[in-house]
Amino acid sequence: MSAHTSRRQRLRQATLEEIHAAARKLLDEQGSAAVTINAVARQVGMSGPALYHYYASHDELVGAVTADFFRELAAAMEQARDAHAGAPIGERMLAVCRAMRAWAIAHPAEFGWIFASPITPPNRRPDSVRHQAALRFEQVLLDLTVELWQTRPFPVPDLAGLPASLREQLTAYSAVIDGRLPPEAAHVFLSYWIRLYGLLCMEVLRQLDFAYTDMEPVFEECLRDLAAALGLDGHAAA
Amino acid sequence: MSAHTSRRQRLRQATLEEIHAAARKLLDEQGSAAVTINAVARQVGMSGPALYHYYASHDELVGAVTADFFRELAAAMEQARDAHAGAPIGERMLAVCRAMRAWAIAHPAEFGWIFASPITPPNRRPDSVRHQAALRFEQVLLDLTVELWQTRPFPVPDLAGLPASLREQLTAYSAVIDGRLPPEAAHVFLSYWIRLYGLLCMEVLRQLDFAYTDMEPVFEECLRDLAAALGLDGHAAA
DNA sequence: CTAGGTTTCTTAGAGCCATTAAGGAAACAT
DNA sequence: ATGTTTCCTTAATGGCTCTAAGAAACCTAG
Repeated sequence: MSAHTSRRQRLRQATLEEIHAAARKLLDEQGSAAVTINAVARQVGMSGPALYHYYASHDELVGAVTADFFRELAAAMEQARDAHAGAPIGERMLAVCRAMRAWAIAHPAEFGWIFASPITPPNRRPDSVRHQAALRFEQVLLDLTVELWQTRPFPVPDLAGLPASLREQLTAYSAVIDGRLPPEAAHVFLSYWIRLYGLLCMEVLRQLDFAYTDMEPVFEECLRDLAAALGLDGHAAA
Repeated sequence: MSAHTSRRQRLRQATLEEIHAAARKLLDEQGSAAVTINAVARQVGMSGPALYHYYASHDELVGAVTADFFRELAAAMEQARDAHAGAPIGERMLAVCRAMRAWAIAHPAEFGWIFASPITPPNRRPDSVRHQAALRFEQVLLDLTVELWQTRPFPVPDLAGLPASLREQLTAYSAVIDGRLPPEAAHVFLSYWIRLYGLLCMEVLRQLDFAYTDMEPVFEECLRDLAAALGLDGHAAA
């Protein structure tokens, strides 16, 4: 009944980490389909069904490992942010965006699980580990945008000029983020988020191979648009 | 050795269609994982291995069905284009974009196979059925953009202002499309293609559920941006 | 220290799956 | 009528997820 980490719990934790590492190794080296309960168990040296003492199903294992990936991606972004702690906010935002892409292209299989894994119902529940980790990931750029909004508000469209349906959704989202951005600022945030994240998805899914061999300049151009939209003209800020 | 369709060939064709229909039914009703060789065979009333007389592997079956989806999507877009045959080109382009989204959200599972199926090496070969169908799909908007470019050129960036790497890639792509668009016009085309297609991918992959419940106004706003970038100001054209 | 319960693992097995192999029956060509 | 091709069958291999039943190790309480 002790809340501290008993020997058993430490062992269990170590095994969990070994399982995650094995799953990831299989994903990296042999692709998504190779990450089976049996293969993972074999890798960590136990036999198949033993793994069910750690995860109730294949889906749950995948969800847990995907949550790891979300956390790792978020950590990479946070690290980029903190590495430029003193810099103007514009620089920090660009650094975070570049860190996001750098992680994604360095870990395409992992990023694939992040956005293209068929999100099975249990993993869609808002309290799932996967979902929590996803929130933290989205949070990083949102936090920076909030900071920017508070210190040097960027231009926003007139809320009255937007379709009613969109206005309602933006108002709802603004409430979800505790009003840290008003609806019209949330709209700007979501718009550039969609462009950035969408571009990254297409790059990693190799949907643009028919035209590009190297997406780096395309991404940089997207960042320039972003900087222009947010009034990050490079020269001086916070 | 006759080139005309023999009785055998007609029967085979009918069976192929039945197979595709069964696969699609399974995809729609039970999701991607339910489309197995065995399940499809069961559905059409033959037993497992018989299906190997029609497709050499599960991958090949999936590739063929995905090609169907590409064709159907392209057909929907072409139909929207032809339905507005007399209209100014701006209207035709918007109609085609809306038709693309309409098909995608009406057939999310199918669209998922189009862009998020792990494209296995055999299906990446440029002569695969899947790849051919993908080209036709991409062609629709490209053709319209070419027509627009020829009749009422849209504003383009200065090629000299773009990074060298991007310039080279655009030049190469311009050549691939037989120079129908010069590199700087190709850049504009690809930019809006990325935005449109990327937005659709994120919608269908449900990556934006955290903020939106109805993406229609978001898509429409994207179309307004597109129209502005291409100088489709609604009033009069070809 | 020992007895009971818990945790962790094992093997066995059911029921899927993809794929190959071997063969039969019907359709077709000559 | 005969031989070939095509289409289908069953049998079988080896993988998968997941359940069931039980052995061993370990913790804890008396």
